Amino acid sequence: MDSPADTTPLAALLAQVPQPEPGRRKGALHGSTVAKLRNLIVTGALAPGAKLNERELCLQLGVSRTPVREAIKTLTQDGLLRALPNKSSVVAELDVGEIEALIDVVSTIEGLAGELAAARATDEAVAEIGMLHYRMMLHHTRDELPGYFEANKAFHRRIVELAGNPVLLWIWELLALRVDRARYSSNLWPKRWKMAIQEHEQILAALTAGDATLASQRLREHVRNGLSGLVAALKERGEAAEGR
Amino acid sequence: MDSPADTTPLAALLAQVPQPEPGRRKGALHGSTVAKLRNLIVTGALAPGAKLNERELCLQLGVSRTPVREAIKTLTQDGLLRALPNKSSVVAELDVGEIEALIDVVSTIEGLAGELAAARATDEAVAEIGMLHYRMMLHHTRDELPGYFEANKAFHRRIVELAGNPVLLWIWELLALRVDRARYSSNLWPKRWKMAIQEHEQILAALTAGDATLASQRLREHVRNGLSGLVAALKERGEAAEGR
DNA sequence: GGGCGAATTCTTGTATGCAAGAATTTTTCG
DNA sequence: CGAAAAATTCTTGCATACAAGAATTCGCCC
Repeated sequence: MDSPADTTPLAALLAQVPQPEPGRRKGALHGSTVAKLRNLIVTGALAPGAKLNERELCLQLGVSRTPVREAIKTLTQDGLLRALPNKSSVVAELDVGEIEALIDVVSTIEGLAGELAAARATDEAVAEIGMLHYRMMLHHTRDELPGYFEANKAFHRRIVELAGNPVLLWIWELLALRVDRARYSSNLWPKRWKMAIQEHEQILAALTAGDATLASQRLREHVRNGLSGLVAALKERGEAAEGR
Repeated sequence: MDSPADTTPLAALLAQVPQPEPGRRKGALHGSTVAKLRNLIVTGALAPGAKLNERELCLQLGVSRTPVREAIKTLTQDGLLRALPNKSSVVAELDVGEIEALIDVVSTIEGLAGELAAARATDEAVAEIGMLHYRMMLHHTRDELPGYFEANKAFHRRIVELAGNPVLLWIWELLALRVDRARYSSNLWPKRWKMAIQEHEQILAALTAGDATLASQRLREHVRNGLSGLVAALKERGEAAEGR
């Protein structure tokens, strides 16, 4: 069972994570451990199905089992890990069915965000979101995927924040984890860049006009388009890798 | 600082929680601890703002600090507790603003559930939901609040389950915690009983007809009515208790 | 040589120990 | 007598020790 393809090279992955501060202060380990592990899972560095050995994680992260266990519990609750009783937790599978389920929920949530945001949109807020849009375009012209990715997320997040509904933001952040994970797992993105930018422009226009109905509808469709393309790409890849 | 009104009578509250099994098997403490604490918070037995002393909880629940701490972390993530660094966690405040924020999100989520459920409604599923509706009516005629409460929740949950979207169900369960908490905190319920039953009948009819648009709209409005009434009741009580 | 079973090892679940920071009390000085 | 400061106590955050269940390996028997 020790074929190189079977065991995850956790050591190598985590060695790249910089150890934050030797002279740290209390109360920071849980949060930082969660953040590190979450990043590994969302980016796909820890593949779906990978087993998480607590002792190994302790060694690599340089902390004891307590914060590691708490982090595992937290990420399990977020749906990124699956807990099996008395067995190692595993990275949650990323099945296409769940991403399809995400489409309806995320598009509805962002649609609501657009509706509320349009009603509250000030010139300043719209300008800020516009800036994020142009930042995204800049990264697009430079073919910088990570920057594009981040600006895109910031654009959406800012709209949700503008909606001014803390419960909505909370739910959006939970969903965003899974969306990000799905995005990282499919490198489809360059294909949809131009379309996404056009749709963002339309959304921005609706927000500027303060048209709640239109903003809601456009955000809903934008999210639906993006995730649907993602599902299509994953299905394609899944069929190509059939019967490996 | 030991005035009887200041210190929560945690001992009394938790003494009522039956100790599950002395000869228990592994892996059950975390879950049961979470369930017990969650119930105390949601029902309001642990009042908003109450401090949770880990050692005290250990004594009362008969477990060590490890599962207690994990339970606190879990409930914090669910938004039922607030964690302060190096200080006792406290039961999250239940401010009216947050419940108002809940209205938009929950009504939208249940609206989506109604839409998806209507599209998938089989005779069997509708019959099952109808049964829950009549169970609720039965508890209504008998003036049994807990039973009514439970049947009402089961009615809504079953519709969300019928929608067949696991992400939607996950989000709904998270939101339901806060909704239940808000409901327990206001004993307004008897006032809305009849109205709620009528609305449920309308929803059931839309599901039976398989009319997704209508089911969505009626569920959205039903949830909005319920939570709005709740907010009004809480505001009224808040004004009555002004400057206590 | 192969399959079944027992023993060992490994891994998670729970309890406890230790240290840093917060709260409280006591003490001291004005 | 009051207020500020120091010391004590208390509480949480992290680490580690111990126990129960799972996985693996080794040996035995067929």
